[in-house]
Amino acid sequence: MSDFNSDLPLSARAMAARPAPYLDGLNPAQRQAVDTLDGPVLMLAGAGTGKTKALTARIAHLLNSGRAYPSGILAVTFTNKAAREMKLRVGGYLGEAVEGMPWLGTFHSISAKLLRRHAELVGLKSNFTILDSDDQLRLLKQLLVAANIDDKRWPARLLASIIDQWKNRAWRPDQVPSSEASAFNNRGTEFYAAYQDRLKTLNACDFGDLLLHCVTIFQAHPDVLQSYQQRFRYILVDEYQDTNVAQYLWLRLLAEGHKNICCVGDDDQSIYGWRGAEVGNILRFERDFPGAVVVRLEQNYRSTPHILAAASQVIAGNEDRLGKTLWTEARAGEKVRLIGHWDGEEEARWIGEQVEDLSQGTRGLNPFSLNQMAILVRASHQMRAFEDRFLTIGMPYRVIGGPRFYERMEIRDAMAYFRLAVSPGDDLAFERIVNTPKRGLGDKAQQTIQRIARANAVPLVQGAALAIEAGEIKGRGAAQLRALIENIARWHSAVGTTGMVEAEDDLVEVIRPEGDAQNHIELAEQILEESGYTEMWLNDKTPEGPGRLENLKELIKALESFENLQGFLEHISLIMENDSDDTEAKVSIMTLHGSKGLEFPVVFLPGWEDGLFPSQRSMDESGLKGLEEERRLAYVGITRAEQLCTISFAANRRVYGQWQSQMPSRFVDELPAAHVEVLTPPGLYGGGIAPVASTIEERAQRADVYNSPGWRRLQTATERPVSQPREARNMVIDGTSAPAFEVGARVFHQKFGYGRVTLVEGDKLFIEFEKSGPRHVVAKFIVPAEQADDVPF
DNA sequence: TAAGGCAAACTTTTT
DNA sequence: GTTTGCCTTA
Repeated sequence: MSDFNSDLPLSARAMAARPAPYLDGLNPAQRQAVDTLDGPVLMLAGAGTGKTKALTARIAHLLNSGRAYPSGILAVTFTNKAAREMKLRVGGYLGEAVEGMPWLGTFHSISAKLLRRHAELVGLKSNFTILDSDDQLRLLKQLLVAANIDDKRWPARLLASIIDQWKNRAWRPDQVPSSEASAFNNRGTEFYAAYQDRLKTLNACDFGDLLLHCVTIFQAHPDVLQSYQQRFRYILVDEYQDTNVAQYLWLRLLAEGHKNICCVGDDDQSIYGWRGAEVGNILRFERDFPGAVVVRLEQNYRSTPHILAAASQVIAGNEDRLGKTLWTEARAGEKVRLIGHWDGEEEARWIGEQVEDLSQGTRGLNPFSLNQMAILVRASHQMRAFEDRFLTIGMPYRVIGGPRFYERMEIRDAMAYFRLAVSPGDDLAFERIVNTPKRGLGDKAQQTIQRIARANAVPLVQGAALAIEAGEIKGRGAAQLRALIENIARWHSAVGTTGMVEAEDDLVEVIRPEGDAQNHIELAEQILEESGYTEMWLNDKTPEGPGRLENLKELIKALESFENLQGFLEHISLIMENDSDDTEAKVSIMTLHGSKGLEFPVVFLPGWEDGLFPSQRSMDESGLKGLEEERRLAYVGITRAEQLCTISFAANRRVYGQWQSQMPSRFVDELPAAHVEVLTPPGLYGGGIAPVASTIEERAQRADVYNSPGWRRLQTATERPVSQPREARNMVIDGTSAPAFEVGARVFHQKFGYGRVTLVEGDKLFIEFEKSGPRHVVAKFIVPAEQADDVPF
């Protein structure tokens, strides 16, 4: 069935006659974004300004006005989740009439679809396999081993990331500029070329290739490009600020003819620079597409004014931005709350209590469901403290974006078996599972197979068969290998004749109904049984064993929504998600990156400490650019909150097993005091930590967060422009706080023990600890040694 | 060849 | 503190 038949045009005239429902409830800016159908449009959509609404209304408008068929609209998103949501919402506008848009999807899935049609133009066959980063890494490792490279000094991971970056910039091996020649010990380009060759022989491509090959085809075959330019009359792009150079070229080439391209994005939410995203793409849109209409969506429907003000003030610290002013009609609500804690565990404990309280409505607010609350962290390792805490108090939680389902070892192993069943020539899959479960085929046997396969220019399975014939593999291993080879052959024939077929109209991919081939679900189960894979985990005595079996069951269940194994494998390589359908209300724990596009009534933002957030690494690697990206991350975090936003930091944190004292994040300084309420941790600092506090008031004052460096900096910061250099602000602070300790004083720190002060810098003390060596520590957490015994811990 | 023990490296974020 | 990978031994 072609999509021309399935998506019969809705009558344009009929639509024009009655008021278009999708235009209802749009504000003027949204309205403009929806109405300006022709020519380039840049929709600058701040957080929570109804961007998806405008985007879907625009699609609906294109369809209903009769300007485009569903198949004539190219709508690109970054994530499958976003694609799914848009599909759903467009469907909502148009009802059953439109069966769906064939070209609504992620960059990668659409590219894969295009590439399957024109694979031969880049030397691939249309049934190429898509490798994930794991496969990619193994391949590179092989190359490096073959070239006798010391993996210690020049790890495959490094090469992988170099190649990725190059692909993100749309450089093919011969296009890598000479400025990069020194990469990977001067051999980067050489290995890049070798890797691409290897991929071609394997009839495979990685994620970056999906885009890059498309660009190559478009550039080298104007006829192909032109046919798609004509097909895609209207182009929409979501999250434009996240596009990399390859994606940018991809879009530009396709839009070149009619220039009906609408890009939606928010430069303030560009948080994927490390992955090759170029904020520059959105910043220079107007130059790329002269005459572009720029629409700013600035009315925020999500957050209260306090939250919005806090977010705006923070992001104002960035230089490179197009600038937007978010506003809202919502009533004031609660201020953003700020709280400092002793350490990470205390922070987790406190948040746990807050979640508990909020879920019961103890705070005088209506109770929130756990589903309405989220904890957003900078780095995934921060999640553990919360998991630990929530487990002990029995708080239901859900970790979003952890290790993904399809990246788990057992799932990938099982998939490798499926891949072999579908295409026995899949060498990567074969390598992965020859000896899983153990079949007595170690390195030596595998090398023999490789050698023989290469000598005869056949896939590994055949090479293995030849190796047995030639008697090069003997004994126990040989018998098991023979069984494996026979199994693969049998599974392959059981897979049957189903497959993807090109219809006459090259627009459609049709899956031929299964013939007498075996039910693919049973087959999958059978494969896992006969290979001994299930048994392997049954006999496994590690605590993970049962979980892995559970996951395998899940995998089999996932097969149900596909017609056959091929279809499953095709989709799974691109859809790496794991949405377990649980009905129980749970608090969400996720990274800030993972939270983009989501919103929650209650948001906790823990770990606002310099080095952790902003992350030291991104500042080291990318300097000011890195810091600005971190700041955008802070902006994203705050703007996830609808009603209640709580930022926290801890003075001490364990970083790979070592206690470290932490400084509050510089972003804490940048919060506007007028919109922030500083909370005092109950009873935490009340007990005489402060060295020279004698009166009760003094103690109380010293005890709370008002006295913390972060808070003082916060107050100083709000008195002067945020753009003022950090150094200058620190000088002011240094002047205001007299050091309470002198160099040479013997002191005590609760985590680090006894030490001697070697240097005083305002609030920061450098201390030579007797046990843990030199560190810099905030004065607040230091007690003169003679008082150490009084400290109530 | 496989399993177990020990050292080292490591922690950003992921389509 | 954890994981990974290398090395030793059965």
